[in-house]
Amino acid sequence: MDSTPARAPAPAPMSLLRPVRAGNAFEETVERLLQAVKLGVVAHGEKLPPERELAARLGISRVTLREAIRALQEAGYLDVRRGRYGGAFVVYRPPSPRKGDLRRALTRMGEDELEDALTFRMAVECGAARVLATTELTPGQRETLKARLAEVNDAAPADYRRRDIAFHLAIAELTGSPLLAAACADARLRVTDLLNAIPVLGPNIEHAAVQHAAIAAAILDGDPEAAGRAVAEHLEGTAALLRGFLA
Amino acid sequence: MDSTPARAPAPAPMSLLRPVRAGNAFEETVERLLQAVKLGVVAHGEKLPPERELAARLGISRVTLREAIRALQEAGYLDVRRGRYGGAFVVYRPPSPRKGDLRRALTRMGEDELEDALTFRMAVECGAARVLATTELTPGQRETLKARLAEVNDAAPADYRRRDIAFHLAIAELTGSPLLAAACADARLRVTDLLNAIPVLGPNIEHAAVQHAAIAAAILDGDPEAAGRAVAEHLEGTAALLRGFLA
DNA sequence: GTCCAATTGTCTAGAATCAGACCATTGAAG
DNA sequence: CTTCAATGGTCTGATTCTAGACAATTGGAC
Repeated sequence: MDSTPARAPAPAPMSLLRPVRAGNAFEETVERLLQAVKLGVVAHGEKLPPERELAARLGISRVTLREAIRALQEAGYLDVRRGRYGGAFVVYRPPSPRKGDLRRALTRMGEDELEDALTFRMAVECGAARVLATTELTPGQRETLKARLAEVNDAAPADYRRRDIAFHLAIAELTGSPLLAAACADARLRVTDLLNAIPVLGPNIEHAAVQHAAIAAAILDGDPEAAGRAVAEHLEGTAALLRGFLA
Repeated sequence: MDSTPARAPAPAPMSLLRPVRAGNAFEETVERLLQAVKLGVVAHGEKLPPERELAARLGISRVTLREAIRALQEAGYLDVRRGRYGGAFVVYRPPSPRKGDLRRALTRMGEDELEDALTFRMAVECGAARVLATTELTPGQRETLKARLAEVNDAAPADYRRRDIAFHLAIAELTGSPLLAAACADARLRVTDLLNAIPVLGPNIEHAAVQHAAIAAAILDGDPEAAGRAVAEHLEGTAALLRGFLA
């Protein structure tokens, strides 16, 4: 071609040459469904979409999906019923955290991985809030955001985490960007197990409520900088809480 | 279980039940490698890592990787040589954009998809800059950032895009979060083809240089809000440019 | 010139995954 | 009480992907 027969052994390709696939389809599917359940995207008593539809949405074959569903059924997360009006029903309630849960969850994760997840979440959620605050919101969108905020505020303790998640995800989804919504969902689920291992305490909830209100206000005000700052403060609180349990 | 034999047909699972895999391993691998080449992560004349190592990094078998490499070789992107000091060498130079390239690239993408990509990029890059500005930077990190900035500024036109990419990605990678770096790389490659279809013009470069400097300054100053704002302005310019060609 | 190490090239057996057809069960509607 | 539509359950053959062993090529070191 030209005068470069064999240059240096390539400097540092890194981030682009990351894994194309995280694992096999079965494992990834189990993980996804499990997170959908734990995140409360499909609540207790509700059912997953029909197998054929779900398989199509997840981009996998029905056989693989069924294996995953079966695994979750055997693990006690789902109750599968056949016949019309049948389906895979969610049979799972987030257990109250017990002492030692957090440490156990952490050993499954590793410190670097935790930092990675927290940083990632900080970036994408701040970014999403910023984008949304820049957007011209329709009345409907404003209502949705307010509604989610109200729902967190009068949540029963058992339902708190679920509504908190719904609030955070709503911000991402309201931007209208599926990619961004997916990134935020992904970021959140990487810390779900850890957050679920922390008891939901009154003072924390009150603190969070103030911050949630500030986030919503900044977005509704159309103030990107304030929105980013508010999310950053909120997430920094959570991160500090987690790091605190580590030390 | 309890008194919920068949509740409503599930409200809106959405973003969590997105595809588990984008396509087959072969296609995804081709796409990845192609983007690594187009993004200049592996520059002209350099070679990809050895097959065994690359396969391991990408999490696929060597057979699948080889198929992908072969496809890129036949498409004229790579030159594969065997024996010691052999490898898959990049034989590709970004072609000067010709009229109609942009429109062609756009028809392959769709308007919604473009908006999605632009929004996603805006969020993750703003978030990354914000996070980095919050971080206590080591002298080495500060130097890296300054170096990337300087490299963009005295780039030859043919090398401009590549160094621009390196600057933007450096921000994400300096946060130390692989997830965030991957997200930014992903965001960028979703608009590469479009940007490559736009000629690199003097005035745009000068404008971008000022904005790049502002971004770096805000980060080095440790001012998250300013960093986020600077990135937002910069990307808004690019986005406007693209949208302009659409109308 | 011989040897050696790094690299791509080839083959095979087996597992995972897929697409699609067909069966079985259920509960509601008529 | 029969029918029917929606759903999970099962089977099969084709395709893709994997893991690993082994062969061939190349160019430098000695």
